[in-house]
Amino acid sequence: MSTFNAPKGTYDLLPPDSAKFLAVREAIAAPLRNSGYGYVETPGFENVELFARGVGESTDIVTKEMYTLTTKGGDELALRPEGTASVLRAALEANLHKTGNLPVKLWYSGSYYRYERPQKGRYRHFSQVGAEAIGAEDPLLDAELIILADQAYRSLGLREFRILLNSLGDKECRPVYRTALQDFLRGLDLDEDTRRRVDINPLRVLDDKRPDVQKQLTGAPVLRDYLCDACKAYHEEVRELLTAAGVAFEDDVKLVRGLDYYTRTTFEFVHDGLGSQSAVGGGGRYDGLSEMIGGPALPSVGWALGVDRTVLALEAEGIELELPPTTEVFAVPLGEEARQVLFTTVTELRRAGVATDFAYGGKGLKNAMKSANRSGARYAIVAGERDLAEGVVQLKDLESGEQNPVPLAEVVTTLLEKRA
RNA sequence: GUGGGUAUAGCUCAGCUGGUAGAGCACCUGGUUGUGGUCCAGGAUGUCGCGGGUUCGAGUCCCGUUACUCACCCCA
Repeated sequence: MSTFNAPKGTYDLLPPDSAKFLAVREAIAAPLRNSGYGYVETPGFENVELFARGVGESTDIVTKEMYTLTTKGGDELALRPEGTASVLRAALEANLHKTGNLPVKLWYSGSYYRYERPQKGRYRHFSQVGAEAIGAEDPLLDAELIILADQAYRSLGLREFRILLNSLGDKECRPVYRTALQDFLRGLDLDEDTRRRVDINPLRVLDDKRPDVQKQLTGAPVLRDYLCDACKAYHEEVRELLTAAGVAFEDDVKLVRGLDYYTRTTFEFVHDGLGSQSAVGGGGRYDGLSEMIGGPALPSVGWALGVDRTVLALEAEGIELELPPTTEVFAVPLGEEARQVLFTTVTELRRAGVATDFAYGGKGLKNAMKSANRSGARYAIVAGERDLAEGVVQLKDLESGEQNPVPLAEVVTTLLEKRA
């Protein structure tokens, strides 16, 4: 036990479990790479104002969940609590939207930070893979992103997730609804925090999980009834596209996301295996965000999927990913001469693309074989003086226990054949 | 920020109304002078989270504290 522990709300990814996280990231990214999304990487921290203006001054993320710091030069920075604002900032800064090729489609993968009380599925350091389609207003894009996320989850074997879909309206119709909702909410018996939320961001009150609040919400005005014709038509088209693609979803008029920048399409991927958290991923359209951070009008849509939460969902469904073996061949030398010779063979095997490991540290044969077994390798190559004198190594199939001498010069090709 | 639970071997946990610390798995050694996994025989392992109190005596009871964890809130 060392003196130091991982900070509260964080955890280390260690073998063998870490392989699962890599595989999840890869599985989520694969459909994006295959659909015209280019990889983007932005800094782990940004000017705090970017998030304040982008994510929204009224959100919990900005008011109490950001890790902020002041540099020696006096800059106010924040560890990124989410990805969209950074990616849009990067795209604007590099003028990607002026290359005449809209939408700009980007995907990313990285760590995010929120200062919250940790619990199952909620950590202070977490990992997301995200995608953004910037600069085009087209329901095909909204649908595309949802379809790609669905494809990613399914490729991992997830089945018990649901897709919740809603429209939050636009700058035409949302304010009207907002006022109507505020009028309704002000007539309820709510605690102080919630009353404050009614003033700042009334839609989020709909999300409240507390039964006494939910009970009072029956009969609340529903955004769907207030959507303008343009929003209605847009939303209907997204729904039809999803249906045509065979992607099942549920309309959820109460789905409001925690970030202020969303307009029109919002969606969430929910799963029951995450303890009290439910979202494994979520996103939506953010037509006004670019202007909020000082850019031109660039209607956009995107999502982020939580890697940690996806892993939890996999575990909840009892899904074991089929991961390639870490080590295919394990080399066991007997004596100094064999050490040199086999290490050369190991290098050749690796160069030939065979995952190979070696019994380091000069341990005894029995111990070395034990290591070979633990490595998960299918084959061991064993060699000592007797073998080398005959120009062979012993090739052992660790599954069957069968062992045969193979000429040293043919080991690599023999193993390549056996592997295929 | 608020509330609940837990803390004993590397891991998962048992340990009754207080009486000197246990199991399974894992690990190590041997059965095999050059062969793992299986099997058999043997072996090592603990400041019982930390600090105080009650008691002849505390893993066990009481108080405090820290960490972890779950939930509220919020979200990926």
